Amino acid sequence: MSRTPLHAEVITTAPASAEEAVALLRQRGSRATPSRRFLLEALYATDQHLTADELAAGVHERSPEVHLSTIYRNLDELQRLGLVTHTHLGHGPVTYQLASHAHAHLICNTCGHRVEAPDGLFVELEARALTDHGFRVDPHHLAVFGTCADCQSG
Amino acid sequence: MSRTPLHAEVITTAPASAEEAVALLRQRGSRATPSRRFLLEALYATDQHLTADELAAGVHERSPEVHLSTIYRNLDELQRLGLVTHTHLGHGPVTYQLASHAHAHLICNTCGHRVEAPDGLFVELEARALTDHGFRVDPHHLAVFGTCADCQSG
DNA sequence: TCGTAGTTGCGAAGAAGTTGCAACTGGGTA
DNA sequence: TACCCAGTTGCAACTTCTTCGCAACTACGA
Repeated sequence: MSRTPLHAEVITTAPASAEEAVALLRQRGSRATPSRRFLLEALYATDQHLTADELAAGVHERSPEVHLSTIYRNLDELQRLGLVTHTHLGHGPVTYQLASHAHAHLICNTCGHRVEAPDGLFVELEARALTDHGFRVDPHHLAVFGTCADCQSG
Repeated sequence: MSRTPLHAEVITTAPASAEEAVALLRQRGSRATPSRRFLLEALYATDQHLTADELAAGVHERSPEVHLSTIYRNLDELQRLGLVTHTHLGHGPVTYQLASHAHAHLICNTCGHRVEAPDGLFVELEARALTDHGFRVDPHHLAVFGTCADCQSG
């Protein structure tokens, strides 16, 4: 009679769509509210890192009365469930993205330009941090500062 | 007649003391004010990364009337001169340190614990970022997030 | 349909940092 | 040595980003 597998207590595969994510939400004891639906749709509609404000703008296209504090609370909840992660990109607000879309960034101190960094860039760092420091690096939650090619020549 | 070498327009060796840094300040056309002296003394008195608030506390031991906005403005000026750098350590305020004391950090997402990372940890990353992306990594201005040894076992 | 625990909107508060401005002062110049 | 003024300061108000308290609302299992 169960609508969903009873053992589904851990995300094994990331939900492939906003609807699947909403289903997961309910399955985990959270409520599937409109504001959460719209937030998930906004997150699934992009592979960019978006600020709470930008996500609110996306949600407001569907439902203008959703308050920014609700966006923040829902982002917290989605992070708690492992669906969403956030990244500190230096100055400016925190950015959010689907956990499955997370990736590291190279950020130019001079012009602020952001380059997405492939995970391969960090394999040695991850290995060394683990062996030398017992530290398990999350390469998706990582901002590497420096100077981009343009600003070096400029 | 010159008190200081006329060609000293670029920091070749970092000032070894607050007094030397104050001299450098003047030499570069900035004024050597008490608030800057006290700020430099606070910076030279530690090899920790300190927040603007913590630095203000240090300055206030010598001169309680120095305003926090003055601390921020002086930190900006010292960064402009290359004496000081700042680091974003994830949540919480920016931290400042002498440019010569800068180093990367491993920051635990779970407990917030910070481990200083030796520069050697980043040699491959630096090389790859430069060859693959033309990006010159500043390994001192870097926060690597993940999970520390304690929190993995806990 | 009902009850209630989870959620929401709203406004206010908090933390960190910035800005405008009048008053002050370091240090080059006469 | 005294003077002058561009650079600096103290202060208060402001901005931005995020969190919190609380009463009203609602999703959803019974």
